[in-house]
Amino acid sequence: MRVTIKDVSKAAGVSIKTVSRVLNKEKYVREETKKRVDAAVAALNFSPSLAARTLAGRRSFQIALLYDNHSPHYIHQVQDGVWARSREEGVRMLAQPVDVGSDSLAAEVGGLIDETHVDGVILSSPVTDAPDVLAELERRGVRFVRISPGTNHALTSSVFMDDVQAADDMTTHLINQGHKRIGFVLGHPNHMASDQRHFGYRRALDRAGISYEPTLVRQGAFDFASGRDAAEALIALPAPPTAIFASNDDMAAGVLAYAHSLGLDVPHDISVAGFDDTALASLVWPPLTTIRQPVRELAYTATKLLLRPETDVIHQRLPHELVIRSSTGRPRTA
Amino acid sequence: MRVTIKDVSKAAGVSIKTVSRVLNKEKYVREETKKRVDAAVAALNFSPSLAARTLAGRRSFQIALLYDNHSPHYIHQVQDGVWARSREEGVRMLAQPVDVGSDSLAAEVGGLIDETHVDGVILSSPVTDAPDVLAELERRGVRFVRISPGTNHALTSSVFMDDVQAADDMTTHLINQGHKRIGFVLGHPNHMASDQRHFGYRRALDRAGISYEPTLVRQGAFDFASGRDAAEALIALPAPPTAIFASNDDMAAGVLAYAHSLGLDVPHDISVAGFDDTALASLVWPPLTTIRQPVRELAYTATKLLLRPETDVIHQRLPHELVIRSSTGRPRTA
DNA sequence: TCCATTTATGACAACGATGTCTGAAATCGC
DNA sequence: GCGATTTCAGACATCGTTGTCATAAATGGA
Repeated sequence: MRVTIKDVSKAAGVSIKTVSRVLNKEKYVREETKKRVDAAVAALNFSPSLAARTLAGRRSFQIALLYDNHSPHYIHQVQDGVWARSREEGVRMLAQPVDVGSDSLAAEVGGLIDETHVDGVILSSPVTDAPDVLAELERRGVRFVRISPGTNHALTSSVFMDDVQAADDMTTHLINQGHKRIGFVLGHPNHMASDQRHFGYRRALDRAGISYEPTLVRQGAFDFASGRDAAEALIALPAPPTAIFASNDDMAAGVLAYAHSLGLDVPHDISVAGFDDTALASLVWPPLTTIRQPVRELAYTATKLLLRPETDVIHQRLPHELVIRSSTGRPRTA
Repeated sequence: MRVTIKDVSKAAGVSIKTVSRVLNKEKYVREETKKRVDAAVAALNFSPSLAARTLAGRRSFQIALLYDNHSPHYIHQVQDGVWARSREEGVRMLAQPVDVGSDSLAAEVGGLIDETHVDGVILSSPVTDAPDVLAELERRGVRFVRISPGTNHALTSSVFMDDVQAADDMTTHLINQGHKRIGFVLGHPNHMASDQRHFGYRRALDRAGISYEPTLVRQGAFDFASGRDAAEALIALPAPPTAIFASNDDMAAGVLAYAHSLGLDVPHDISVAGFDDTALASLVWPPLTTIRQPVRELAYTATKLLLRPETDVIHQRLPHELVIRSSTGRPRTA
């Protein structure tokens, strides 16, 4: 029925162990022997059973990707990056949605590890910051790499972008266009990135010698509705801002919608900037000036780090990109 | 090191085979024995090795989900549905992006089957219609279920929604609001759904006694830009439509953007309708009237069909939903 | 030339479960 | 009360690989 390593060994006239050596690129196989085996593998269309390899060997050729993020776009890019590198390494990806709020999370992750024997785990934000998951993985000695972690954890590798610098870049861009009153919509308080983006906004203002005005900063929650509400409050101010920087695209879309409902022209009456460069950013009118997070690259790099033989800890930063579209421009008063 | 079935059997004072029986809910285990085993499993925190079960048994407790769709939102919902049901059945999901254009697709799928021994496969559109994949799966006798297939294939189960009826519903909704000149933006010509939605549009017009005007129908490609272009052409007509029904949300967003750029008010100057109810639909202004595809439910149901013990072929239709938001309204002239 | 090392291959156990077979104990029918 | 049937549990082979160890041939250094 199934083609096994035994069939291949017979066809090539060698022992199964030698076939195994070729399959795993081990040393001590003569070039000519290797050729014969390769030919037999191709002729029989042989794919080794992952289950058997996992059971017998110390590797499972599988890694798990844990995520709990409600942005399909983000998840998609993460999966894409992890998958791309896994493919190159000849490893399968097990995508595993989890609930960071759940009490049984650590137990679930433990069960996953036991069941699948995965060689390593990629953690994407916010699973990166679930202490019980980290503890469980460490207890079992499973390798893992974190993508955009919010907390520090010097013991394992991570990849991330500089949210502070990105928010600084965007704010500076607006300042350079002549804006002096720039509204800011905070992200969800539970997200580490929220603070960092806020900090970048302040830093850019400071550097430009513009004083920080708390009334120009409104709480948001990374969703459309909170962006809309924040815009309403900001535009109702006695001295409204000439630009609003929302700390993600969904909220920026909310700002945009509210501005439209007032009949305001963007960017002439008010500039709007977002953050993340989700698909949405180019699907609203006008398309959003935003920050492109290198999500796919982060995921790819994380997987590369996970699967490399060395075990030293690396914290790698990847560059972001300021994407200027037509939702921002010079203010009328400038 | 690892907790095995042997440890459990020792702790419970039974043979490993009896533990296996309890694990697999087989008959012929006394209630009291079962309890002892369950207690031991819980105490030792035992999770059976998938690799060993796969190798020894006839099941692998894994299914594969094949997709090649460039809408993250759609994929996300599909994964979510498949995953939810898999979890209920105690089975792992292997998400596998593929390239339907690739020559080596069938070979890749074959390799996947051999490597992983998956118990079954879920095919999502457009992988549902790759003849070589279907042939490969059948050749190997692997069970599979298709989600929203474009082609007929009586031999295997499928789940789908009625695109014709949905487009008919939307068109009828517009007609009921008083529209008589309704523009239509076609989807990508390679997609089966495009024809079906077009047909539903015609059917509704026919029933209402409104003649079909080819100039009101424009080719699109399911993306933002093509929606924009189609809107431009339609609005430039000597007798422009009072409503535009785009056959997906991305194109509807394009229509919306173009209307905004002309300073038109939606829905008072022109109504706009989409299809799919993607996240985008509620993130544009005004939010889109659209058709909600039950994607997650389709995926869930497909997985349920895949994993049920019966092997009869079922073709199951799931209901869609007309979602009325504020991008459509009565025409001025009515 | 001879011994030590490196290179190359194979035999066989092991991984951790399930499938098959066997047999003992409990239950049933009459 | 006895044989037939059902219920329950264990011994052992097996799944398809890799790890370990043994061994033979080739190579190198003195």
